[in-house]
Amino acid sequence: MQISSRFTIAIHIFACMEAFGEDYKITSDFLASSINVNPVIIRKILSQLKNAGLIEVARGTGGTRAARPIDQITFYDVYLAVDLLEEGELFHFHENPSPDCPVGRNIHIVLDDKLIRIQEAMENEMKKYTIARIAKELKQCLPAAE
Amino acid sequence: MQISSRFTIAIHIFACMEAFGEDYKITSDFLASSINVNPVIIRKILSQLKNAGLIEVARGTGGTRAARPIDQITFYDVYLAVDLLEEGELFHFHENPSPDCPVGRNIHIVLDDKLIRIQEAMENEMKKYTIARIAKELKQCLPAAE
DNA sequence: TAGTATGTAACCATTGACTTTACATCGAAA
DNA sequence: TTTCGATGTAAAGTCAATGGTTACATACTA
Repeated sequence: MQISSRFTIAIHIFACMEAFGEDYKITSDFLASSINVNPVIIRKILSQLKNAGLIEVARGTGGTRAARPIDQITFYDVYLAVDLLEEGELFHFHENPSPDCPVGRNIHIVLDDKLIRIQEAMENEMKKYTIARIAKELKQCLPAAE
Repeated sequence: MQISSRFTIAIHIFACMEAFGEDYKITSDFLASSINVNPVIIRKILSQLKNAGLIEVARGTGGTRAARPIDQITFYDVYLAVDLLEEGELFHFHENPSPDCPVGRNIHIVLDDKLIRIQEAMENEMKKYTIARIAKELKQCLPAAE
């Protein structure tokens, strides 16, 4: 199963905050038109990012900004915030292997550490990329695209 | 979103084939009672593994065996067979970033290579583990568990 | 040809993603 | 203090995927 588009939307949100935060007020409507989804979707994701302590959202007046330096916000932080897994496990293990079968009784012991390593390989790669890097690369992109 | 339990079920199937293949005929009913799911679920997964060229299934008489040496079947092969992703992409990118917004216009260029690297990190770790290794470790487990 | 097992169609329930409308609530500025 | 703009969230809907089950046609082989 694919990782929800909430993840790429969340990265897009940060990218907009960095690109336009000085010139515009970053509202859910503003973000919605760049990302091309309903503003309510944006607000839900903003809510998740806020609960994870990654951003601050101003009620009433509106506007959004990062809650800490963006070179200290990685893809992994964003992933955890918006795509929380059941028990934090990437793999859905079948629930009831038979305890009466030697294989069913031991399959967890043999498999679990490998599944964790695979999950960690993905998560460690996610930790390599920061919002700051995206903002920087995007800035290099923009003049060429104008 | 989690990776479907079809993956761990498929590994379980191979484990049973290796553990019991010499003493029993490996039918979908036999597997179903070790894995504790409906036999039809097993048959669907067997069908996917067969289509991927990983196993051979005998109609009529019943029985299943690996189609090639099990040290040449990795977790990645199994994953591809049973959990095929849309366009092979782990991340679901939001569909319509606005071409009228400088960020929306360039977000793909900046993000795509990183998403691919994350996916490859996971897949490369999957390629490290073979069915043969599982069979071997399970064999070491069994006497202690009896 | 009888018996066993696979292949699959046809359902169904549940869940999660994504969308949308509607409205309560908050905060600041007029 | 009222008004305005924006967030927070409930409610309902569509769609797709997972996981489950029954039923039956089909394929082998003894």
